[in-house]
Amino acid sequence: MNLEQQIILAIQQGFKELFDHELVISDLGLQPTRKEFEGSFTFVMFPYLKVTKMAPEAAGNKLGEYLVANSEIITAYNVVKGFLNLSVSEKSWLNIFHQLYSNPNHGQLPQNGQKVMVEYSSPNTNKPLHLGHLRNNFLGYSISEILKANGYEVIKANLVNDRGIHICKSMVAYQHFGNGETPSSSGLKGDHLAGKYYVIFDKEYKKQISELVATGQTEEEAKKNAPLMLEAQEMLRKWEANDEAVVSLWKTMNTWVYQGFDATYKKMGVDFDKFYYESDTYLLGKDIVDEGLSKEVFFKKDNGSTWVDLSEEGLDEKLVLRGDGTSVYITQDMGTCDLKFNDSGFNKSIYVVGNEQDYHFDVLFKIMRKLGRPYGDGLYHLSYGMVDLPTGKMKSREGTVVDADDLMQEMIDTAETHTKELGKIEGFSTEEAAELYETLGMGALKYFLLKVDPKKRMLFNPQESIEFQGNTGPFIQYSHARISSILRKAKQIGVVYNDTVFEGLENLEDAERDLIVILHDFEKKIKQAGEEFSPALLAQYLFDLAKEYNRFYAELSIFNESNANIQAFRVALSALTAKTIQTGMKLLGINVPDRM
RNA sequence: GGUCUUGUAGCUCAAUUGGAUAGAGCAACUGCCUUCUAAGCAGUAGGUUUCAGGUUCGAGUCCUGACAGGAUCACCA
Repeated sequence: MNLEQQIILAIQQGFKELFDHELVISDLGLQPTRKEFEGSFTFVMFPYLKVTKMAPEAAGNKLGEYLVANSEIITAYNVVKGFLNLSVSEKSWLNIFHQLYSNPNHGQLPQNGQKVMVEYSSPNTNKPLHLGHLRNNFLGYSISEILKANGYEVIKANLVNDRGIHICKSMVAYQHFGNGETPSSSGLKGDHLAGKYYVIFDKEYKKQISELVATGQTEEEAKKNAPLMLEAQEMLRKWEANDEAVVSLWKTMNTWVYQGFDATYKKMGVDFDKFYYESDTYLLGKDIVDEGLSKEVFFKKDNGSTWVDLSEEGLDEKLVLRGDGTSVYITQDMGTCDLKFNDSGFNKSIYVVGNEQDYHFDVLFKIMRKLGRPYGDGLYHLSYGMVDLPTGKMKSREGTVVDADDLMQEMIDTAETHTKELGKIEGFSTEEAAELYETLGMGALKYFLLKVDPKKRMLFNPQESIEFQGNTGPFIQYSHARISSILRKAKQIGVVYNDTVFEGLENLEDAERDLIVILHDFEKKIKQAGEEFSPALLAQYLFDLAKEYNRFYAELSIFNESNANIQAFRVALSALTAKTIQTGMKLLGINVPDRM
């Protein structure tokens, strides 16, 4: 039983004896005491006016008195208005520290026997990844790791959009303007090469449109009649008919793109357990349409198209199959949904997809529930906000896209410049230095994108480069490097800090106690981050932890401390902090250096 | 136009899910390296939480309305 639960139990006991009332667990909530008041936990009396039948202040005093008298843990209390602030004995905090310190699995909750599939990344194979994909990938990876820490078995899935008209556009442009260019002939990364021809298609297509408009066609007609577009559509038909030449080109270009993606994913530090390809899944879902019709969840209109009526659920009617029997987006999504379940038997299936598809997933999930899928309630859309530039939304056609590869390299370069300016690479080999720059640059980037609540859209200003000071990845990494330095020195001078040395301690400095308090919150935060699908909560926590440690570091000396027990305790406290930072940062996909 | 969503310090973001005097970082200013890494620490300044009502012991948070941004509403993906 943890500290809060013990206190809650004592409070329940108190309510029973003082007010003859059985408090329900869900009624209770201890909150951390605000800094300006004495105490560690605060119990709010206001909600219990009717139960106590006295003024909140008086009831608070009565309860506080009771707790001090009857609980080993509570040593003092004070009441401000209706807020009962409780002080916890230093011995209790030392016990807590002892528990945390001796737990080798601190930060890993017990297995819960549940499986969760997390789909993220899901790129199109016609262009390279950009800033928006970075947020998606970092989020998807991090939430997967956080769910593992919460005891789930996690399957990371990537649904690759490798077919469709947009892929054909790149292919058509390549046929016309490619001159046999390959990644090796041009030195271009495969995904960038495909992207190049996607842009060329758009440019040439626009040219053709204006030529047609000049001959008297309307803009709309021109868009339909432009030869390049007709070619792309024809190519899509051929692809679906399994035309040998088209499929061969498609395979070649996709292979290039995957080689490019592999490199990008490696740099990002993300990985996947399972790949799905739309070229395999795009015909799925038609059997579900039949099923829906027979269950009378779907209905046919006169022209033969199939619909679902979601007006009872507050939505509209929605098309699920075209009149000519061909699929729409949601048809294959229904099919893929079942496919994922059949493959994995998941309890939860999470889609890390931008909030522009909120409506789509709302519809999809409601349909699957209407069809009576047993996993229906486990479907969740982890909807994240767009990353905006100061100029507004990123638009590939206007060239305002921030490329993922470029940005990552820039961050690493900036880390190098910054580190050299500070003169902090003495004693590093070339390889070690390169590794450090990458750790710092990627840490800064990941932390920057993960510290914001995923649901909210966020701003990225390429002019003002990402910071390395304050609420940043490198600040937390720096705190870890500092501690590592202390641990090295402790080892060197032979400080023994196993968990028996400091058992005799009685008094805690404020900075020591505050550090234990925040270390104690770690698993609570992991749990919360998992429940709310929000790495941001963990990021915020790690910043607070690092800040708290730095205060401890500045206020108290370790190696000038003459009392050997206290010294050992402080080293152990530092070691636990370092371990917590390392574990926590790993859940964000961020590495921490031992020196920087 | 319908639906959804956001609006907090000059800027970027928090606020324990309805709790105390709304907090951090950046930028600005003031201190602190002869002490374990100054990518740090301590401090000053910065707010009518877009606006107007309402609900109650108590509202940045919930409800209604206005204003302003964003997304979405295709037999597109």
